[in-house]
Amino acid sequence: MQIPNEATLETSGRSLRIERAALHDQIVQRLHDLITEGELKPGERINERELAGRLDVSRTPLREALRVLAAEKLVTISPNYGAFVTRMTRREIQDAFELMSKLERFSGELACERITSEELETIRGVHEAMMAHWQQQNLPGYYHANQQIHDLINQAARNDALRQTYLSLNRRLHPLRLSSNRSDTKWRRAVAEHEQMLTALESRDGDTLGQLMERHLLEKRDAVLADWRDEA
Amino acid sequence: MQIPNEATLETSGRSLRIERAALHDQIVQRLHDLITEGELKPGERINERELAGRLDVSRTPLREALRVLAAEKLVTISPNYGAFVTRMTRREIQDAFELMSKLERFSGELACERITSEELETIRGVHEAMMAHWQQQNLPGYYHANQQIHDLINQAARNDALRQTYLSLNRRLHPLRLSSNRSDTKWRRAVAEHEQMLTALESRDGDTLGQLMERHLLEKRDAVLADWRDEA
DNA sequence: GTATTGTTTTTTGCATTCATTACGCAATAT
DNA sequence: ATATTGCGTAATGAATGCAAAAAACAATAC
Repeated sequence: MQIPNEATLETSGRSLRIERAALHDQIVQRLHDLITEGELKPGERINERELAGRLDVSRTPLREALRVLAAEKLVTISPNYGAFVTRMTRREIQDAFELMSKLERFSGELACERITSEELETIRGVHEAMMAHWQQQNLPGYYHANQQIHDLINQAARNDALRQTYLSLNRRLHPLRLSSNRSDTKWRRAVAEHEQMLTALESRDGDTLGQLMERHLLEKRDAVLADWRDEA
Repeated sequence: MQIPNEATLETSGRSLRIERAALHDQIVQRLHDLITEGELKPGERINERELAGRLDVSRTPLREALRVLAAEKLVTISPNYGAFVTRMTRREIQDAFELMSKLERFSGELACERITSEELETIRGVHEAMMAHWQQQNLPGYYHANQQIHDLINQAARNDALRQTYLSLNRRLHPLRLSSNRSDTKWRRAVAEHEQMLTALESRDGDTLGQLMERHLLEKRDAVLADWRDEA
């Protein structure tokens, strides 16, 4: 039994291997979409055989995908019992947003230290597009631009562990964020805060930006929790 | 520090289901141990068939376990190529410690708000045990107590999302932390910092404790990075 | 009518089998 | 000697089959 060459993968020079997505990875992606789009609802039981049929794959890669999603807490698996779309409790939502607010703050602080002027320009562009969406009362467009800005700031922070953690938390919270229908006054306020954030970022004022972003997300938390019913 | 098994089913009333650990969850646990103990070394290839034989299970649950560990970034999977124990780059280590330092800070801040006097007493007990280990130059005992303290503070913060993220990062960094052989002066310094931390915690001074814990971990980062060679 | 027990049916968990892909080595050409 | 091509082997990926566990249902006792 011979051990194959490991050099091809991870030598200092990055490998050129093209990695066709494996089926189970595609399934992870697909299930993630189904969950965030609400096609699979929180608390809903996932029948392996039925879902495998629906996705036209066998149970094996589906099960692998479910385990991955369980590790990300998007689904909850109870041994010998079944898999469910995770339903977060009020407390879990609160905790997650609290943590998220700190991650946002950290992102902002680091981004002010590390952002390039090109990145800054990009963000300004998206920011202006977001403003346009706001004036047209285009909520989906606004949300998209909004997410994009936070993501760009996160990227500018240049800390991959932070980014991964942020994205993972975001995946879990994303469905909730959409459902929080904000009043016009709250929307106006959020927009104003984003203006401040951009100003702070452009002057590389990490403390201010960090505080703004943290507070911004805590307000988001309050908005989501206010809307949230404890379906027992 | 346990990985798997959402204990209860998610109805409001907690379920009484007993959940015998599924095989693949046991494997996750076992592999995690093998990795942190250095039995499986970073960069090492994982041959599914061989490892399955070694653990006396079939490839199916082993593969499920590998996917879970990949989601936690403890192993790296390259499609159609194989699984490897993740080898972190210097930059990834740096990023992870930086994030960890912020999580520690947040833990400290929250713990000061939420800790009970019982918990405080427990921590003081472990702290004194740690001091005893120090005076006896018992490094393993010291490390264990040290980890325990950080974990207890984390628990006292009462934010599960924070706790999960902290534990996940800790799993990835744990092997590294051991390998950083500290000088006696550094050890003495760390001990002194822990004294300060306990004082801050007992007086519920969140700002001070947060700063101490953040700095404490950044020093750890420097110690680890100083020892770390970029094996190409 | 309710509760309990026994039976059937469904579903999950794991092992095995088959297919596909990539590696390693030898043969060949340059 | 080096590079390239082709083939055999060994790895991973996915599907199927089978056993175990749980849920649903029916029958019985009270």
